[in-house]
Amino acid sequence: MKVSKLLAPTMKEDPQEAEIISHKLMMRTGMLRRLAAGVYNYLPLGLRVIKKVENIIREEMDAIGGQEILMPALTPKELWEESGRWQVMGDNMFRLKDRWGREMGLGMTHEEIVTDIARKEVRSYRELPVMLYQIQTKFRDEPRPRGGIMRGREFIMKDAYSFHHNTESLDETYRECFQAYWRIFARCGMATEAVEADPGPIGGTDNHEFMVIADAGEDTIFLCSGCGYGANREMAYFMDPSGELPARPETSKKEKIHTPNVSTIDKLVEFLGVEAEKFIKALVYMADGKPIMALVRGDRELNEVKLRRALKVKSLEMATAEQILSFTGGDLGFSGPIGMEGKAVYADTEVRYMVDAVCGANEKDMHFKDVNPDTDFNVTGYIQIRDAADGDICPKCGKMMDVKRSVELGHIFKLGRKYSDSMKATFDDEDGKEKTFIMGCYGIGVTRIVAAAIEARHDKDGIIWPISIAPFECVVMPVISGDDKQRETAEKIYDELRKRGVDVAYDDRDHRPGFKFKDADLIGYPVRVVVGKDLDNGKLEMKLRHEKEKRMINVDTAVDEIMAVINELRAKDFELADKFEGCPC
RNA sequence: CGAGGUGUAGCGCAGUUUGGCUAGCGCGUCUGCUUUGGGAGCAGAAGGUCGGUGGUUCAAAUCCACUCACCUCGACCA
Repeated sequence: MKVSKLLAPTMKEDPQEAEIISHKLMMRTGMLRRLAAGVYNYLPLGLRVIKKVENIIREEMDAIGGQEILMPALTPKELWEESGRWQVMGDNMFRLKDRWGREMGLGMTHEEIVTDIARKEVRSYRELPVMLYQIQTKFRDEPRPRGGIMRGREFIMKDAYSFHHNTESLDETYRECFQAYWRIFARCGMATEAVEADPGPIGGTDNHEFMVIADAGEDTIFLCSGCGYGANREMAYFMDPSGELPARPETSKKEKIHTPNVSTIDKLVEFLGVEAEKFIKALVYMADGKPIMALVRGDRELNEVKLRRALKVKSLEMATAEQILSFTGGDLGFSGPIGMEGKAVYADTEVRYMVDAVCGANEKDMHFKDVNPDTDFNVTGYIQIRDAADGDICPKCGKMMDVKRSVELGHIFKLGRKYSDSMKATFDDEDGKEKTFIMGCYGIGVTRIVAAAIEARHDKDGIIWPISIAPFECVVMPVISGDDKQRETAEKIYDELRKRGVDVAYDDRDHRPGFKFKDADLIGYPVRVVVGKDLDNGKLEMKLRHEKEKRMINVDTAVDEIMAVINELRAKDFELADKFEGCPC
């Protein structure tokens, strides 16, 4: 490709619309342009990278027996109604009507569609297991798109679905997929952490998120350096406090205090001049329609996933002011455990260790101080219902966990029969009985990989692509394009590299060398070959983007030497992929 | 949806507080000449319904009202 003909409008300055590094660099390199909020045009350089990522995914998915298909983005309402997700997806789904008024949705994920394929086309256990995948545009009407391509409303995703006749088969495919995922991300230049996560509206049991550590990430994960335990914030459990409970006063020394309009922890901290950790925060929820109170220390966050799991309920919603009034007898903002005997009150394990705490009095503008658990109140149960925080201890091995920001690149689930049951997707098993499929599903954010790779590999001058996904593997340029000898030599090398299967760009533009160097660094060609004045001594210059030093090579052997370096770089991408250490389940 | 912010040339910005005459600057673009190892110099040129609508005024980028788009933080998130 001649750079003079390439639509790659590079910019010297950061665009105002971009905040995170990958977004800025994609704009500056001319890979990406915004069309609407969370919706982007991919210009040639951007698409080249995407295609390379897609092909790596194809290779690894095919290697574990995946079969590529293509399902439509435009999907009929009826299928989503069978699983109940027409409702569950809510405002996140883009919806439209055709000219006859039939309702359709733009696909956010394709469990329903693929399950429909399976129930129509797969009849016997002899055809199982089968794994189908597609690389396709997904639509999600995000409340707040951000980070450029990092969280868009339209994005490319690889989604795979597997069908099995028993759980052993599902487990096996899950493990294979786990390894394939590690390899895919590694080949794109990123080492990932697999963490346990909440399955969310997709449903199912076991699931892992593949996270790459990055400051620009939106997720918080907890990792144990000791045993490898890792979990998303929603699912991060930790070691409960043990040891002796603090001594309790024989008789209550609690005292009611007047706190006019002081209804939040922040206001209480200011009003009473006491730290947030001295307060007992009481939250009232409707759990499957029944009111319950949950208590956590004032400086902690309640974890709704943990609470929902502990209570074994499906729905959990914050109670309204009226519901709080009828449950506690007091106003919103002044709830507490005292006087709640016989009602459902669950406290975080940490609350039991609190001494002389402050809590709401279930009465407008009133709190209690010097409150002590056991002496002043009892609860239905002490369970772990708060978010993990910095300094918490690994539940498996007792070492301190690290807190990291990260980007979710992939998520794999063991779905079980959730969709096959609701959609009556059956096959004939070996015992002659009709059974519903056991399913797994496996997603990768293709466009997000591109953003994450840039976040992981860049410097002040631009992107430092791994050769596997670079828009071009190599660029060749004459220093002075007006110099016939330089130009002819550069062209010859360009042609020869192309013949040998290198994805090479030829910067034939009539610009000053400094300009072309800056552009090359920005775009991040892994290998740069410069034909300049050393040509008179039979020498060229080769420089790798990730190295500081230039190498001088002989004109006569230049192509062989360049090929050797490129092949070395290509092989390197597999080194990390081959370091896979095994699936935890 | 809550809170804050931005919209002026392809990009980055000034001008808006305190209304005023032909709306500016840098980068980029086009022409010509000179240059050529880290985003060149000189000379010339093109490019704007100042996000939109309505209002106030002799006069609006500037003041008022409404509206749209986008960004950041939060809520949300296969």
